[in-house]
Amino acid sequence: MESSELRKAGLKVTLPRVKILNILEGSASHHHSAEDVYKALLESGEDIGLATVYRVLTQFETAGLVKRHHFEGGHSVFELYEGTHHDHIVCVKCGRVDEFVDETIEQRQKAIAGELGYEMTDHSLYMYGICANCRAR
Amino acid sequence: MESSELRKAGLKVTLPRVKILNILEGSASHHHSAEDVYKALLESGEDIGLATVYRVLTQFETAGLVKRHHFEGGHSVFELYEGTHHDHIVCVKCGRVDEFVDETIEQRQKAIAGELGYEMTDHSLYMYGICANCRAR
DNA sequence: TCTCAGATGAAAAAGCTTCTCATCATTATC
DNA sequence: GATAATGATGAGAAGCTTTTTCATCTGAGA
Ligand SMILES: [Mn+2]
Ligand SMILES: [Mn+2]
Ligand SMILES: [Zn+2]
Ligand SMILES: [Zn+2]
Repeated sequence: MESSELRKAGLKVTLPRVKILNILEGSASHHHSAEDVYKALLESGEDIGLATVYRVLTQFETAGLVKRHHFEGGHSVFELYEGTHHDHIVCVKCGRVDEFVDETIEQRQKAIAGELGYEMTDHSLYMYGICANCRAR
Repeated sequence: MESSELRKAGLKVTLPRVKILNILEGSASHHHSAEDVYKALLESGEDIGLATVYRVLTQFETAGLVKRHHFEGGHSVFELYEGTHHDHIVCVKCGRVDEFVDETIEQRQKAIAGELGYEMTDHSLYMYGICANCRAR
């Protein structure tokens, strides 16, 4: 149940937070913009402000419940954090997103950061392309 | 000389375009926001509008003279395109940027895109960390 | 139930980028 | 070198995503 996740994160259990968590957990697609979440709330009859959506998503990010990504196009997208890192490939035609993890890449990244004298705190790898579907027609 | 590069790109040789190209070519740092370029123009006494800076940088990008990056923080940064791809590691304390190319990573990326059915058009890999300098103190 | 720290909604503001439009500069032509 | 046509510029308005403000409301603990 969501309330325990929220309490564990030190957040009051409020209606907006529960609803937003529901949307993130219940939806087929993993990746949501703030606007996506806001629209889903409106459609389900909740009268929750866009400012609250942004606030809550940022709090969820701070609490480690959610990961924020910056795909091309300027706006942030959010997804539930399931405890493991992955990277993304995005279809530039239809917006489809696939996820992957590659140990070789992960290790090379660490090695390169070390060689350049950095202690790596984070990394983001996005690939862009045209998916099989979109190329078929 | 800059005018030939501009002509080759099919762009009229105008004062703003020449000055902006000068800044990109003459500066020690590779990575400039539109605001950076605008400030540099003001400092060198040129009265060129910010809208023109954005327009020109976008035209340079289209012409392949310049590459646009999206580092964390929402705004675009531009660098002269020297004909070869590279990736970036950014110090989250001081903003230092190092560049690198890793053939293993490049190849794995292509392979993964293929496995997932994509024809890759672009990719961006950013690593974030704390540089040696910033860790020293 | 009462109290209050904390959360919310609406609207304003911020920050970056693009658009509009009247004016101006460059290039091609004579 | 002068002229005409095309494209570029500057200033400001507008667009879009995101954050802030502030008065009001709500959840959690006593
Ligand atoms: Mn994902
Ligand atoms: Mn670079
Ligand atoms: Zn597609
Ligand atoms: Zn540093």
